[in-house]
Amino acid sequence: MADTARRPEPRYGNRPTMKDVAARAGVGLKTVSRVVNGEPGVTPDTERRVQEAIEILGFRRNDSARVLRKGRTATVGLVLEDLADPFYGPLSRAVEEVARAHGALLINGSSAEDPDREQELALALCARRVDGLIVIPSGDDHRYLEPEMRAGVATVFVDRPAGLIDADAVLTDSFGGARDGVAHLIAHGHRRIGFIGDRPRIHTAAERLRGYRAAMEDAGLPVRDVWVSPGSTDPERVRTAVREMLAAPEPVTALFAGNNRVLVTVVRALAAHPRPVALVGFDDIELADLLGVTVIAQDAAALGRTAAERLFRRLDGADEAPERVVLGTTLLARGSGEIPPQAD
Amino acid sequence: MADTARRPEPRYGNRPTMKDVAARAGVGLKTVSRVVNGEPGVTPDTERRVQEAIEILGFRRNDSARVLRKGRTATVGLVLEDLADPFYGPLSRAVEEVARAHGALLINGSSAEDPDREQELALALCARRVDGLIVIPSGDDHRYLEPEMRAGVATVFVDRPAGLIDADAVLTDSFGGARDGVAHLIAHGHRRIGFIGDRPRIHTAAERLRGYRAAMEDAGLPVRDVWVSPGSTDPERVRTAVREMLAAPEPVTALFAGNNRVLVTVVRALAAHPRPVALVGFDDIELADLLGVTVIAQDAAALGRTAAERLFRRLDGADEAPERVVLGTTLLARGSGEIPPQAD
DNA sequence: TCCTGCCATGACAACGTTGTCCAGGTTCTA
DNA sequence: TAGAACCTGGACAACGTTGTCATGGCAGGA
Repeated sequence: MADTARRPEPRYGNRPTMKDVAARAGVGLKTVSRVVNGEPGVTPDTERRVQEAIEILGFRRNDSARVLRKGRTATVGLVLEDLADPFYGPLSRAVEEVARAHGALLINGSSAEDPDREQELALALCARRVDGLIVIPSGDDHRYLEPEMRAGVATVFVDRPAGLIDADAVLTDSFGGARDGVAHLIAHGHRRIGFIGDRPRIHTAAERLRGYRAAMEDAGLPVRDVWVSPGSTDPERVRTAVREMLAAPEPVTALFAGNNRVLVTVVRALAAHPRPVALVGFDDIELADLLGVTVIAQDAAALGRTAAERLFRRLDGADEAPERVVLGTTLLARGSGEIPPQAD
Repeated sequence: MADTARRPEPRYGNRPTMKDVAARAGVGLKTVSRVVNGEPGVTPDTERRVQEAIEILGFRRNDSARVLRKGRTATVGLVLEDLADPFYGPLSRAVEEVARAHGALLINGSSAEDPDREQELALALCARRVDGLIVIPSGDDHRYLEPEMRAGVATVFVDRPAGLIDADAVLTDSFGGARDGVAHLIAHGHRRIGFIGDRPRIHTAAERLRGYRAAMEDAGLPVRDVWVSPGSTDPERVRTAVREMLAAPEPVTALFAGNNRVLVTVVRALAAHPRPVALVGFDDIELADLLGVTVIAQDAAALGRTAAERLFRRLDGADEAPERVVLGTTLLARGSGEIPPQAD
């Protein structure tokens, strides 16, 4: 009894350490380390004794300490906007799967679209010494990451490019997607088309607006001010925009919704509207098929996967120049985008 | 020049350490620590010198080392099933917000409904020495967590209770919700009601099935075998179940869908069916309002928030007995649940 | 029998931080 | 002016692990 009682209490809550295991098994510290890590050079008999001690004490290696010693954390960080947004779930999940395949853990945090919070979060992750960082930017100045990147934190931006620094980015072709969607409406006879998007400060939102304008211009169509409404995704704001466009002197006969959140509100607003109005949205949403909503779909999982793969390629030593990868979109015609123009 | 060149290269990629900062500022190591942590006992002048050195070198405290020293990681882990499932996004986000309010980071991982992977993930998080763990169980035996919990890892289970161990759990009233939903259909005149749920191995799925049976029994209604179909959420499986129930000798006039994934498939299947069939689903889904789908809604965010708050209360030292918290559900009548029984 | 060489094992330092404690200097008081 | 009290700053150990290197034992060959 004295044998075990004499030993000082283990620390860290009350977890046993390798030292405790070593004492219990009557071997050296390093031997325990070897067993735990499956390194060669341990007799089967010794190994058994160590395993027994581990079992009895309920030892689990402290990866914090390991990380400190090894210099690599096998952890990557993902800074996104809002995990509750259905767009980011699959993206995050895809990143996680790639990380898992590389034996890494994923820490993700939401910036809530606040640039300050994005920075705070990204730097907190750097302080944890994540090996790499995937960022969906909220802000438009990422110079704060330069010291970190120089210090070796691999960084890939997703969905939107980095601001004021040169870095990898994996994007969806927002411009092309929006242009295709609007061209689709034009091909179905529409001449007066409204655009309701997110705040133009956001890169994707600006690109989609640009795509809308390009399609209209390509078709030689004018764009009235009242037809274009960038702004927040607040439902009230969006409903107002829809109402105004439909009540304008030259009312729109079709709408293009700039992202998933705008889209659901527009779908609801149009459902309450007496006259059929054509609609194409950017981003697919669940059950859109049943509602017959035509969309420009982007592949959130592919976005995440591509970014993560690029990140791990860098972590594995690839030393390529920063690159911008652009993924295409798919038009899913389901009815709402094929409604012909209807007079009042 | 010799002054700086003589010094050995910093480690960890090439990040400066407090030692480097101290040397540069011409102060002691501990003084840098004091400045970085805002501890008192440093002259404004010394502080300025240190700050400058930090700025110039681009120093950022290594939280890995800090954690090792302090014993607390200010990190909590969340093991869930699949982040791509729209149910878990808001839940995870809610946990994150609570963690943030307590100055902690969140690491979350998906078990993909695989009990082995759940265990692997949970233990990996423990090896990182998370302070606390929130688990949405996939498996039904959590004894593997006992050593960890004894060692001081606060643990709260969400959505489903822990198996074979006594632990905190925050649950939705699946039984009551399902019973209410089925009772709602009965109140609208239905006598032959089908139940399509997830695998009964899953606690919530079993509870909902039990709720269905209870409602039927309360109303003195028989339940035919063909009306009850627990199983995977695979769309093909669900479609088959719907088809069989509608084609049975005593065909159902109403359906109860056991969760969000089953529900979307049932909605699609019924949309293609000629005769109107009443439907109530467990879990709300986006745009269900427009489709007129009546549901028993649970509050995923509240689930996550409640669990996280409980976790942090434990981390702050609360030493209460493990408790089970059950959150209620809300019936949202939107039309599909109020369709009267229709003969063929 | 003795030497060579290999192999299992362990002692020790280091990773970057923080807590403890002590030293030296300044200021205030008697 | 001496002593006490206080305050700034630094030396040192410790957190739990892994990499390096030394040691001692044993088998095999001469």
